[in-house]
Amino acid sequence: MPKTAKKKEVKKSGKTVGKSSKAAKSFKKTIEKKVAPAEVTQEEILLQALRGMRDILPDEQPYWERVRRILTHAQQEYGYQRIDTPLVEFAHLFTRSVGHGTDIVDKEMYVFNTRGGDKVALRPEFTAGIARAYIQHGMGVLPKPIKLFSVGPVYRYDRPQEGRYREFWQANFDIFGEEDPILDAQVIQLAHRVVRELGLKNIEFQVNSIGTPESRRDYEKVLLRYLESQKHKLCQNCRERLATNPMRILDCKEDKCMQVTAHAPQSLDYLDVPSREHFKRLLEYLDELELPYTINTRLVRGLDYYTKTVFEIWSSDKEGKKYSLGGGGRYDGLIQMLGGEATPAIGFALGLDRIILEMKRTQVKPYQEPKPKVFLAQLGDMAKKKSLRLFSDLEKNGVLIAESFGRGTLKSQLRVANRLGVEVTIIVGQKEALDETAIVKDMVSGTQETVMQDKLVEAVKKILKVNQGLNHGGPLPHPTVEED
RNA sequence: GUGGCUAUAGUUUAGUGGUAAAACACGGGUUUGUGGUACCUGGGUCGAGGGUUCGAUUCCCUCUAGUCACCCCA
Repeated sequence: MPKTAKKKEVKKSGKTVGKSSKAAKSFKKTIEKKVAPAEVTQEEILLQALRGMRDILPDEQPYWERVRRILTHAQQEYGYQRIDTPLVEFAHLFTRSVGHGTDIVDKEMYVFNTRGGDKVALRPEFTAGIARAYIQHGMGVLPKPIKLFSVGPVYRYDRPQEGRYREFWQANFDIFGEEDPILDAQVIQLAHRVVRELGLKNIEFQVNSIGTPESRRDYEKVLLRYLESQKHKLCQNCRERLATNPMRILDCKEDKCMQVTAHAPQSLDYLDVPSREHFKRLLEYLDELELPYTINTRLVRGLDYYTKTVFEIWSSDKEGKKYSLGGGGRYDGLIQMLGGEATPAIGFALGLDRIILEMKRTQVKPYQEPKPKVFLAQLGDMAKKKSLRLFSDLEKNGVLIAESFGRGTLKSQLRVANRLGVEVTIIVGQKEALDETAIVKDMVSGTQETVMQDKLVEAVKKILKVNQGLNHGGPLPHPTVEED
């Protein structure tokens, strides 16, 4: 009331007052600056997450929870063991493994010096750190294959866009110690399974083989020679790409470039014999598993350590816009390159942020938390004290219970109870607290009864049981992640 | 890293060179200790800083953030 009156007064006397009040405000501010510098400093903190970083709020958590559960199941069923490695490693680890000259290392890595003078980096991907742990802890002596699973945030200093963040989450699967292509097939099968269980549609698996580093280099040479010879037929953009990233030209959508690339040398023709055999067998396994895939001979991947098999998981929306949900491949040379014993390995990562974006886009249902069925309302100090104990009594007996401690009137508490959709509300007021009783109100029928507090759990359970009987044939009371 | 577009309440969005509005959401209330609806009521430094102006939320510049394309990727 007084506030409104003030406002009216200001309006009445027009802008002179408004002006002076504004001046007064800024005057007050400068005074505050002089008098209470500490407070002002606090005010000036930028209350904003860093660029490309974001909070995953409670509203979004059900989506994440569903993903986590599906990942955990898949991980266990395929025999992966969980591993957690540090977010920060020596920068060298990544420059050596992911590779100099890759965008990830050269342009996108968060690198900094510690107080102790170490040059460290926030992990831009998982595999390097896991390979380091594998070597450091002598995991090579364990029975092979060794399967490791990890989830967590990774960091790339990229320009943010939708589905592209500087801090984003990956789930990572790696297998060490087996070179048989059946493992390649199993890894792809696992990726398929996760995507299917998540209920995602319009997903495409692309596979390719890039052979050994040597065969790949040979191919790039031949390709570059060809493209140079056709330079005059390429678009402006691609002419520039000749110097920076010739492989990219194969992806150009310009008509004239596509005419050129249609006759370009094929990477598969330049594979060494073992790689070709490996790839052939992989495709046989995939056919045997009846897993759909397309061969994309232009698929390269942005990390240096890959050999032989590479694959990516693509999703496309209605407008035909495509983006990658995950990818991986074989990296038979990595462990040795980092100083371990030569160990074949394969793995892949899923981009969780994009997967969740895709879940929302295709309206996949998130995980449903079990909802509380009982609400505890209390009035007055004495009741408040009692209700804390009643709460734990019920909770110990497996009753999911909500409360609104600290909230004022009974009316407002019942409003909350109603909104939560609980089946029972327990009311403890001054009178009940004195009598050691409680009111048990059935929210469905609206009826209520007073019971002794030591009979409370019993009384609540009785009502819940009756209601459950009424629900018979309806939807399950506890929806789970299971497919609907 | 380069270029384009955008920025108003918790959310979605109106609007104006004279300091702001709606819907939904949220809090409080409609006399005693009982839910819904209805009704009443509360909340904004108009992204930040500077400039032009008597006066800027509105026009201009810079920054920040988001978004799109390039690039790259998950």
